[in-house]
Amino acid sequence: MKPKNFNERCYSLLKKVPKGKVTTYKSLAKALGSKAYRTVGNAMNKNPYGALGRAGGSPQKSELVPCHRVVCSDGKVGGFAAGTPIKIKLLKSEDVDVLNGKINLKKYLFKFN
DNA sequence: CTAATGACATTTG
DNA sequence: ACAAATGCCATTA
Repeated sequence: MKPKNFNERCYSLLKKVPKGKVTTYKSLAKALGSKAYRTVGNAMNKNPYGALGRAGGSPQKSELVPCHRVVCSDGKVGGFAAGTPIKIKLLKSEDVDVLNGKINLKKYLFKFN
C-alpha cells in the first residue's frame, strides 16, 4: 500500500463523524491543516473502502469510512462514486434530512475545529 | 520532475 | 436564485 498520508488522514477524521451528522470537504481539509478540499473529494473517489455501490441495503463497508457523510460547504450533497441519489438515500437512512438534494448544515454539520 | 485530474469553493454574469 | 468561469491542492500517470 502506498503511504497516501493525506487520504488516510481524511478517512481517520471521517470515521470520527457521528452518525446522523455530515461534514464538508472544506472543514475536513481545514482540520487536516490544508485547503485541499479537492484532494479530499479525490481521496473518497479512489477510496479503498469502495463507494458502497448498494443503496438502501446494508452498507457494511461504510462503517469503515462514511464517505456519504461528506457534503459540499454550500449544503449540497455533492457527488458520489455510486451516484448522488445513492448518497442521498444513505444520508436519509442516517436520520439526515435532505431537501432538494441539499442538507441543512445548520442542523447536521459536524465540524472538527 | 512535469502534466493532467477531480465526490470542491468562491466570485462573477 | 441559478449557471458559468476561475482558483486550489494532493494524488496519479
